[in-house]
Amino acid sequence: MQRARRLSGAWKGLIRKAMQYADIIIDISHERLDRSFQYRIPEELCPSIRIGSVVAVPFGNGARNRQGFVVGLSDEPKLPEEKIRDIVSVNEKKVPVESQLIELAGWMRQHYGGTLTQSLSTVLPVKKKVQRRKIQPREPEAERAEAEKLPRKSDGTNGSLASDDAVPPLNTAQQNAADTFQKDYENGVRKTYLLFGVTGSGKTRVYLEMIGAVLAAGRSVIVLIPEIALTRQNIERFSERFGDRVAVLHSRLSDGERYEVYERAKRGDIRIVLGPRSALFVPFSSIGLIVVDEEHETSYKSEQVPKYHAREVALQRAKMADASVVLGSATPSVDSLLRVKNGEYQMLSLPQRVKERPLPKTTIVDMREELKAGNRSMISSLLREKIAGRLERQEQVLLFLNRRGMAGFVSCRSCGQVIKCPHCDVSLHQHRDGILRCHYCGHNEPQPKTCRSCGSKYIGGFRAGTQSIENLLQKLYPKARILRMDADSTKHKGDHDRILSQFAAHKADILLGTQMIVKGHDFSDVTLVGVLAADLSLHGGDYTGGERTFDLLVQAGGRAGRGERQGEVIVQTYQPDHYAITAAAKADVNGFAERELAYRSLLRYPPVAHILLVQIFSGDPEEGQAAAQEIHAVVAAEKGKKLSVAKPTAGMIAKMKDRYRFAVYIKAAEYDALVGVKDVIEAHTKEEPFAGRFSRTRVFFDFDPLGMF
DNA sequence: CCTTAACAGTGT
DNA sequence: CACTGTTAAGGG
Repeated sequence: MQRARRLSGAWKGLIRKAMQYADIIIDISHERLDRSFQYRIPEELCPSIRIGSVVAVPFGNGARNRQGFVVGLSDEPKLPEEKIRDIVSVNEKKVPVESQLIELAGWMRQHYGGTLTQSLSTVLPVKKKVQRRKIQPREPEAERAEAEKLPRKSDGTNGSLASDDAVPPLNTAQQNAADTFQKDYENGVRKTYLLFGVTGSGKTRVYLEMIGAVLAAGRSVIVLIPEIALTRQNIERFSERFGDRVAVLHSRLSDGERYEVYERAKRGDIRIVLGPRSALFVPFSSIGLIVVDEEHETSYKSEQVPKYHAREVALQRAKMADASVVLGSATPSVDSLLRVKNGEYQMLSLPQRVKERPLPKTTIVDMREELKAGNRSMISSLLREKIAGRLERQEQVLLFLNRRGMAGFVSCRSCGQVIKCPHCDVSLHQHRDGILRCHYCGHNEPQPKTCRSCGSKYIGGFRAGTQSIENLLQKLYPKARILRMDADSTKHKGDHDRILSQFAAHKADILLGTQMIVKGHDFSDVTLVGVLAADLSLHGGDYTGGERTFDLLVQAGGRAGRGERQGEVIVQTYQPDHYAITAAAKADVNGFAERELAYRSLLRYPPVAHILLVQIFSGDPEEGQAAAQEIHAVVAAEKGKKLSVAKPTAGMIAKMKDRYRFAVYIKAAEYDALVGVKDVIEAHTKEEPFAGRFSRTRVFFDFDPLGMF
C-alpha cells in the first residue's frame, strides 16, 4: 500500500478506479448491525483508505456521523448507486490496523462468539465505552466503575524485591533450550515450544536469548505476562538487555500513551512489547516470536465477550504471521502438557534451580486428625510450633489462605437465614465499617439489627477469613509483627507494593494473605510457607480444582527458601491423599499431569474434550427458562455430530444484577464441533420467532469456561 | 445505537 | 382529531 501510493499517473488512476467502495462495520455493538455496509470512497480520501482504516460515516437517520472500520474494499456496488452514501472522513490519527488484525478479529469472532464489532474493538486500538442500558442509573454501578479506576498502580519502588539472579552465563539446560530454538528459527522452522522450568531455573534468561535471535533476524516480539501488576518486575530485565526497543502495553495506559506505543511499534522503533492479554494486538507488521510467560495462568482467559484465551489467540496470531511461540511455566497447564504428548508442542526443560538450591521440604498435615485431637482452629499444632521456631530465629513466615469471599457473610443464628443481595442471589459481605456489600454489583446496605425473616436479634457475621486468622496469630504470638494482604487491605493505590516492600525489608515477621502473595516475589528471609487450607481451591466449583491446587501449592513452595537457608512448606488439608496435594508436595509435574489427564479423560473435560457453555440472561425468570429449554432442544437436534448436551440449569448464581441466569452445557471431543453448534444457536436465536418471543433474553458463549457460572 | 413510522390509548 | 407514549423496523 505504502508503495502503491508513491506510484504515479496511470497506476494511481487504476487503483482509484479499482477501489470505489468500502465495506464498513459500524462501531455500534448490536447484533442487528453486526455486518458490513457499503460506502462510496470519495476521490480525495482514496489514497488514505485501506483495510483497517477508521472512518466517519453517516448512518441511518442520525444527525451525527458514526465511527466505522473498513473491513473490505471493492469496485462493485452491491446495491443501487443512489442508496450508497459517502465516507465523510478518515481518522488518520487512529492507527489503521493491518488486515492481519482484522483477520484475527474475524477468527476470534468465529471461535468465541459475540459480534464482529466486539472482536474488532478488542483487537483495535479504539477504546469503546460500553454503555449501560438506560434503565434507572443504579448508583452502586457508578461507584464500582470508580473503584475499578482506582487501583492504577503506582508501581512504586520495590528495588529491594529484585531477584538475586545476577547475570551469570547460561547453564547447560538454558543453553540447550536457547540453541534448539535458535537453530530451528534460523532454518525457518516455526513451532510452539513449552519451556518447562522449575521456579528459579531462569526462564527469563532463556527468553532473552531467544528474543535476541529473533531481533537479529529483523522481526519483532510480543511477550505476554499474566497481570498488569507484574509488568514492573518483568520489564526491568528486558530493558536492561534491549534498551528502548522495549515498551509496555496494557489497558491502563492513557489513549495518548497507547497511541504513541502503537505508532512507534509500526515504525519499528519498538521491537518488543510486553504486557498482559491486550499486548497481543500490537500492530507489529512482522512478528517472529510470541512468548507467553506463566502460560498456565487463568487470567489469560478474558472475562468479557469475546471470551478468548490469550494463549490460543497467540498461537493463531503467530500462525498468521509465520512466527514461533514459546510458552513458559514452572507448572504447565495440562492443556499444554497434553499437546506436548501429542507432538503438537516441543518441550524444552530447565530441570534445576540456577543456584542449585534444593527444593523445599514439604509436610502434609491432616486436619481431620487435628480436629480429633480437639484443635478446632485453622492452625495445626505442627504449624504453630514451626512458626514459633521461625520467630525465635528471626526468620520470616508466609501464610496462604486460598479463598476469597466466603468469609464475612452475615446470617441469623436462630433461623439460619443468610443475608443476600436483592439483585444477585449471593450473600452480602460484612465490611469493617459495618456496611454489607455485594461482591458482584456493589449493592450495599447497613447491617440489619434483627433478622428479616424471623425477627431474631441474634444476627451476626462469621469471619473465617484472613482477618480472623490474623487475630488468632496475634493472640498466639503477641510479639510477632504481622502483615495482612488481601482484597480488603489492598484497596488503595500503592497498598500492594507497600505491604510487599515492608515485608521484604523484614519489617514484619509473618505475611498472611490470599493467592496474591504467591506470585512472583522473592523474600530471602522466608524459610517457612504455610498453606492453611489446601482444600479450598480443590473445590472451587469447576473441573480445574485439582490443577489450580497443584499450581498454587508448587508456586507457594517456590516462595520458601529463596535465600541461603533451606525452605520448608507445611500444607494443611482435609484430604491428604488427594493426588493434587501429594504430587505437589513432591513437585511432581508429570505424575500430576498423568492423574489429572486420566480424570479429565474419564469425565470428558478439557483438554481431552471441550465444553461450550451457553449463558442465558433474562429479565424474566420464566422467559429465561423457556429460552434455555429451546436452545437445549435446538442442540439436541444436532446430535448426529458427536456431542452431548445437558439439561438446562439455573446458574450457580441464579440472579445477578436483576437478570436471571441459565446455562446449557455442551460437550464434544472436537473443539470445532462446538464452534459449529455455536453457529447453529447463534443463527437460531437471531432469527424469528426466537428473537421476538424472547426479547428480554440475551445469549452468550463461553468455550472451555473456567470458574462457576 | 438512533431515528422514525406506525400504532394504541387518551383527552377535548 | 390532535396529542402523547410505546414499539418495531431499518440503516449502505
